[in-house]
Amino acid sequence: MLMSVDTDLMRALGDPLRLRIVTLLARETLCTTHLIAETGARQTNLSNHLRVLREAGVVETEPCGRFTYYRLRPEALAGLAEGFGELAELARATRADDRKRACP
Amino acid sequence: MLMSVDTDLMRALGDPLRLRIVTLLARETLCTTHLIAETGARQTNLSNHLRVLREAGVVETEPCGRFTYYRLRPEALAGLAEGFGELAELARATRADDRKRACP
DNA sequence: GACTGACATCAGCATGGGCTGATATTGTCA
DNA sequence: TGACAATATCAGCCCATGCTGATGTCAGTC
Repeated sequence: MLMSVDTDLMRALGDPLRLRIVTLLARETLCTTHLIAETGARQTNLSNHLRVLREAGVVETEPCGRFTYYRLRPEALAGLAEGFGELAELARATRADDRKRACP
Repeated sequence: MLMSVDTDLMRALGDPLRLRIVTLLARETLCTTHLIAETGARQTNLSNHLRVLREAGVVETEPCGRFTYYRLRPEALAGLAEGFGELAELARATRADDRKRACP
C-alpha cells in the first residue's frame, strides 16, 4: 500500500519552533504557558504556531479551566513515518537495481 | 536511541514541487529533462529546487555526458522515517499514560 | 572553431509567512 | 460584578523564498 506524504503536514513541521513544540509535546502534554516558558517565544507567536499545528492535524486541544492543554496526535506522525519509510524503501530498490530512464 | 528531526531537511521537503520530484525519483533515477517533462515546470525553477534538495542531502547527482542524473539518497528519507517513528511512539506512550504537566 | 542542447547562476519581482503590539474573548476568583 | 490571567485574533512590518527572463558554462556534434 502506498501512502503519499501530505505537503501541508510537511510545511507545518518544517519550522524550527514548531518542530521544537512537537518534540516537547511528544514527552508531555503541556499548555501554552508551559510552552512559553520552555521555548522563550512570545505568547502571540506561540499561539500562531499552535494554530498551524492544530489545522494541520498535528495537535489537538483540551480545555482545562482557563488553560488549554496541547496534546500530540500520534497518528499524524506515524503516517509521516510510514510514508517516508515506504519512499526510502522504494529509493533503495531503485538504487539497488540501478533503475534509470535513458537519456532522451 | 533518540533521533531528532532535521529542520532544514523538513523545510526542503515541505514544498509541493520538491515533494513531487522526490516521489518521482523514488521510482526512477532521472535527469533534469525528464523532470521538466514530468512536472511541467520551467528549467530554471526546477534547477533551483534541485539545488535545495541537493544541499539538504536528499538527492545526489551523477553526470552523464551533458546530462545530469538525479538519484535519491535513501538514508535521508529513512532517517526522517525513523525520527518520526520514534516521536510517534513517544507521543503514543505519553497519551496512554496521560502524562501531563500540572497547570501552574 | 561554430553551434546546439543541458544545466547552473544571477538579478528582480512578488507572494507567503513569521514576528510583534494591540485588542478581543473567555474563564476564575474575590 | 469587577479584576485579572490565559489564550485567540487582528493588522502591520519585514524577510525568506518561489518564480521568471536573461545570461553563463560546459559537453557533444557538425
